[in-house]
Amino acid sequence: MATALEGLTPIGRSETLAQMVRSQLKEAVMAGRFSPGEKLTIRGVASALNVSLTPTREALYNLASERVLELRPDGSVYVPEVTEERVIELTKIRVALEGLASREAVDKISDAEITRIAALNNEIVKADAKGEYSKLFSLNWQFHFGIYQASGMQQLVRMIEGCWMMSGSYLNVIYPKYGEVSDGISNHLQIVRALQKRDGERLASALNMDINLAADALLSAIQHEDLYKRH
Amino acid sequence: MATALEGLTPIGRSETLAQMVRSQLKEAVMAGRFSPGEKLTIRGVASALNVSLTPTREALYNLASERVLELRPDGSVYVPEVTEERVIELTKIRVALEGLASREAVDKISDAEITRIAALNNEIVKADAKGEYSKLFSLNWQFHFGIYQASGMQQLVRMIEGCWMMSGSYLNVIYPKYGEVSDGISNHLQIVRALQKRDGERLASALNMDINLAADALLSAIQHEDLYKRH
DNA sequence: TATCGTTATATGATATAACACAAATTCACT
DNA sequence: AGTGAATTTGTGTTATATCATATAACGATA
Repeated sequence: MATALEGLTPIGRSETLAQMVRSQLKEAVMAGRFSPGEKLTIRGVASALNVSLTPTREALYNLASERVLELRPDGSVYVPEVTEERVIELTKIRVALEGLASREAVDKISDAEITRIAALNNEIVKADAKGEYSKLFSLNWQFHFGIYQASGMQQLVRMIEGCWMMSGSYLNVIYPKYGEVSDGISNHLQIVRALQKRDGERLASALNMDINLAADALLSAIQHEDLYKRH
Repeated sequence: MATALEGLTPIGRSETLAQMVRSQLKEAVMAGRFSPGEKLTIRGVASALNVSLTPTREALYNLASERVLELRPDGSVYVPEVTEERVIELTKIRVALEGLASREAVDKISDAEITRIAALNNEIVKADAKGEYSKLFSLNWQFHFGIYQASGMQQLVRMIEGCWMMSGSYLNVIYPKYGEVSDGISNHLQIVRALQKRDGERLASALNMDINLAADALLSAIQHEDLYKRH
């Protein structure tokens, strides 16, 4: 057998244009780079990204079906408004779904995975100390989804991802303000401890706390912003 | 002002082709008219429905993003397989989400709405007695979503709809077999009573029972089917 | 016969053009 | 200047053509 071939790395499948448009839009929405309520037209986005209507339309409607964007009955797509009701509702849903995932995960997760998640938490603490907030975001995502993935429930994980994407559009608002981070860090410690003791209830309630703290911070940010606008 | 005009109902926006394709596909999947694992090609569906590729592709991918259909990494779309794991997972998710919705609804739902839902249940009993199963489906949907809508949580309701659509593809399997219906009917009574007493915990646990009974029936149907295939 | 290059076909991805409808704008006429 | 009709423009929708790639069928050579 020709052995030299075995050393080659397979060509990485490049993303389709539609996927690239999708991720650009998603990132922009989640970074809050669009104004809430802004209309996103197919042609507008297409020409901004220099692609044709077809992949743009696909990306736009895909994000709408995941409720990252809002689809109106006439087919036009908007950046969702950040309302208190929406945050409160999403928080309740997240508690339910992420509570379920963590309860399932606690019996299935491997010791190695727990170690990895604990290590992630240490990195989070470091990133926080250094003020590296975008790194913090990424690490926080990995931390949480490391746990949820361990549940082995694929559909559930995707639903939770959907929730994060929906609420992600304004998560940036609260960093680094409002002290969410430092509270969150002590909570993360609780989460790690609960994992190590494999105590599902404790894990779920620590997560509950984590989610609600973030939500509170976000809500006060929104109220603050509302006062702002009123001038 | 011309007052006669205000009584008119707006002309129903005729659906787009993509929406028509979508609903046709969705209905076919949920009625079990495709074999599980079957590949749905864009051109195949397009020519079957006599429309072009564009709306077909949109409908296919839309359903995939709602997980009614399965999207593989290479872009091809398949009818999902009905596996035990999937049913078990979806059942747990449904318990969490529908439990949440019902707990929220119990404080907000109006007396009139409770009356309407109780009436729906009577119709369900009748439809069951007459063996009108497709009517039963529709009424059952209205019964449950009447409650969930009362929660006022839009996002949550849409997620639950998603769950129903995902599991709907094989719900037909269990009617009228396996006695799900008659058990379900006594459960529905519990649900109505809990609503009338506005007892959230009781409501949630009755719903829990309802969901799990249906899941059990479905699981035994699947296992039965598996034995079948093995011949 | 087995292997491998070639060709044909199927399919997804993308761009472009055309269509339909609605809103905005322009323009003519009073 | 005001009003109403005509036109333009913007936008979503759909069809079609083209491209790239994967798979299958074919065939030739060793």
